[in-house]
Amino acid sequence: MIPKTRKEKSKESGKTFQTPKGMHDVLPGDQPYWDRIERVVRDLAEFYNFARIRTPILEFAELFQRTAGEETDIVRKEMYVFKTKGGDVVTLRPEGTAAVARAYLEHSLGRMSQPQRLFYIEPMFRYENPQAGRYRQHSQAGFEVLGGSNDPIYDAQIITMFQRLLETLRIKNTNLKINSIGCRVCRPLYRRQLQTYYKTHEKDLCSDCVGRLKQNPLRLLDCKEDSCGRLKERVPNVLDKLCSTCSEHFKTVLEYLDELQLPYTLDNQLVRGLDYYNRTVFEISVEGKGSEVGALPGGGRYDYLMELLGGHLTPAVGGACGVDRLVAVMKAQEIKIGERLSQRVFVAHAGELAKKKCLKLVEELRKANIGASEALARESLKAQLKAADRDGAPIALILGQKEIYEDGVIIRDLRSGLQETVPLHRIIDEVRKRLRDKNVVEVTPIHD
RNA sequence: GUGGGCGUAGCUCAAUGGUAGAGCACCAGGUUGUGGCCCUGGCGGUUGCCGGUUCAAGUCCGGUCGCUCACCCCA
Repeated sequence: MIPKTRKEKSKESGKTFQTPKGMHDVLPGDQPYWDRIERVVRDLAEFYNFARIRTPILEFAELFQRTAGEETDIVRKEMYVFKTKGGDVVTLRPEGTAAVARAYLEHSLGRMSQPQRLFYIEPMFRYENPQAGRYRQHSQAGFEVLGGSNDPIYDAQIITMFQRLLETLRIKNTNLKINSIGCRVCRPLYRRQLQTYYKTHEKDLCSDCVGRLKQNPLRLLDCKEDSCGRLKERVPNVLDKLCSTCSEHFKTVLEYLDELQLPYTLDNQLVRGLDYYNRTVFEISVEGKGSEVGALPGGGRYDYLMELLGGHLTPAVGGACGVDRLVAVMKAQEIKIGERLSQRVFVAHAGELAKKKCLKLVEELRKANIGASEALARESLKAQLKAADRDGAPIALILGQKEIYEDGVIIRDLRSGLQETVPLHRIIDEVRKRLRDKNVVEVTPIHD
């Protein structure tokens, strides 16, 4: 019988399977990037005293409708909303902050020590068309400071953490953009001024912006159409319109950043896509190589969020960073990951009887906490050693008829090619000793 | 949702309308029990799918699906 090709088989079953649109597999080759990023995020959290929180992937859709804002794209067209058998309207969570705030209220974390410093690194979902750095399922790492006071020190610290994250990952050419979008007192005033300004130029606006003029005037600043862009040159500056408290707050944030010697760019047209932000908003992007994936971290202050969820007014500030985008930028910038040297020993056999003995030897090594790999299913020693080479194992143990007869094992240094026979009962100790000598485990330190 | 580009081996890509190829990767050999380098061989495709034009289609035309980039917006 002729074996069937994959294509023939899939033709019979009528379908070839692949990931749904916008979903992607992270294959073993990319794992070092993910491991590294997760590690750095966890270490940063540890140093800055942030505790991890895990929230469900599924939340009530209303949570985001209330917090992100009915008119935002996330709510209007990007949520994976569906009805459960029980009739609940739920969604795959599109972002993390609202979920963390929900948990804070639900579990009365406001009654614990304040502020609560929390972090997460979890998958998020947006139903949109994929492109560079944009997936329907993607991971975000977020840091949030909830409760306590609205001291600008927290704004500065959150921003610092993301800057440190990028630095530690050795990402170059980052650009921190920062702005303040005011509060309940001053934002409505600014909004009205914007509307007045744009209304006089309504005929020059693109069709999208005509809609924005009514619904969400701040978004007018985001438009990339040429005609709207020209209008932006004369647009009123938010920073001039801030009330004294907001202005003072923003000034202090900038002073703190200066103190930390973090370079930033004031961008008075930076607005965020979610309605719950107030005062400080920021975003860090990459210039040049890797820039096509868009902003990496972004965030800001969201003092009104808890209130939107039915809680008390609770000061909070935070941000999130796209993990998939970090991976993409690291690849684009050709950032190498310091790999750990292999702690493994490779076991090879020569002959059927030896194969059986090797099976046992491998298990004994593993029981002694020594990583062992093998290709015992292969017949030739040549093929086995080739596999050892690919594995990057520093030493190999070889067992054949002769060694069994002598009650010994060949221990071969795969770097130098030198080998000797040692008695079987001493092999574990000998392997341990050699691995200790050989392997200086390289772990890139978090600060250096 | 809208627009552009692209679909040939696991990967990267060739093939004036005329027999589908290369490099890499993978597997096996290069004598008796030893990896990397080298040499030889092998596996692997109904050229995304459906239809049309033609003596003849990977190539031309139509449709369709998928991927990708961009817009909107965002991580």
